[in-house]
Amino acid sequence: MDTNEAILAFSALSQATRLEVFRLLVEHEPDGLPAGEIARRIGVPHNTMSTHLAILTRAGLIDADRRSRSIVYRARLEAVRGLAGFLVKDCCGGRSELCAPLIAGLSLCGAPQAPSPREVAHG
Amino acid sequence: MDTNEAILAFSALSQATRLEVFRLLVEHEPDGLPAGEIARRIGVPHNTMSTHLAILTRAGLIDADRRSRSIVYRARLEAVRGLAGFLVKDCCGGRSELCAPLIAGLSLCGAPQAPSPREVAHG
DNA sequence: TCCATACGTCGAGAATATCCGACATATACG
DNA sequence: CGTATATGTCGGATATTCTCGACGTATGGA
Repeated sequence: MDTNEAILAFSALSQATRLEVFRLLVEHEPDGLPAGEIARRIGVPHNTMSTHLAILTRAGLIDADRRSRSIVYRARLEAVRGLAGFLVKDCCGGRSELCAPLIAGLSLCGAPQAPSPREVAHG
Repeated sequence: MDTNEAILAFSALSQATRLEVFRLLVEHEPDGLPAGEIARRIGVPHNTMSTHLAILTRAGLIDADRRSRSIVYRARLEAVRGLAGFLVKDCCGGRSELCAPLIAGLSLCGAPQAPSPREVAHG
């Protein structure tokens, strides 16, 4: 989690529609939702939603997967963990040894397995 | 941590200067830094910095305290914990009972004492 | 009171974000 | 191929944010 990546993620989540979309996708883990149904549920035109989905994707917060004619989006929980870890690292003010076990513990939240323990404990 | 509060915080942190200011203040916990020195260190005119500090304050991420002619700013680590908790709650997709102990554990990061355990475990 | 220091507020120009109609692309079916 | 469905992209009109010069406010000392 770089500073630029964090700014991208914060910027993506600082918009009401996008935050709602993200939480909607988190609720629908691990199945995800197609773009059209997301737009319908939130009540936003499909092209506007497409832009928001692109921003969330570029921020690494969600993931696109083509399924026949639909494109199913899923929340990337690793990004959530990474962002929480970025905040926690800030919270520790460089004393990351205090927070590393807590960050590692965040992988329990819905993620099937932690992909790289070094990443979160690197500080 | 309300949705609107989260959007305010995300919006405040989605700007390079403000994120830098926030991290600088976290590094200087618990003493804080006066507004002028923050502006000098980041290399931004004092009035521009004043606007950024006001936005961070309005988002609940930092705190102002008058000391003679200077106004000393400090990072509000409780807000960091609240924001991390908001993300973690999302991460759990409503199954907050899984994450409540983790959120409670975040209070270990620099915060002297947890002000209200109900707040973080309420879900 | 007068001055100096430290910080905040106002205003406007520039940059950026948001939104949606119109059009383009991709897949499935016949 | 043509048609229908599902989604992405382009364009510009509107709204918001960012920045900084100029001025206002608060504190301390003579």
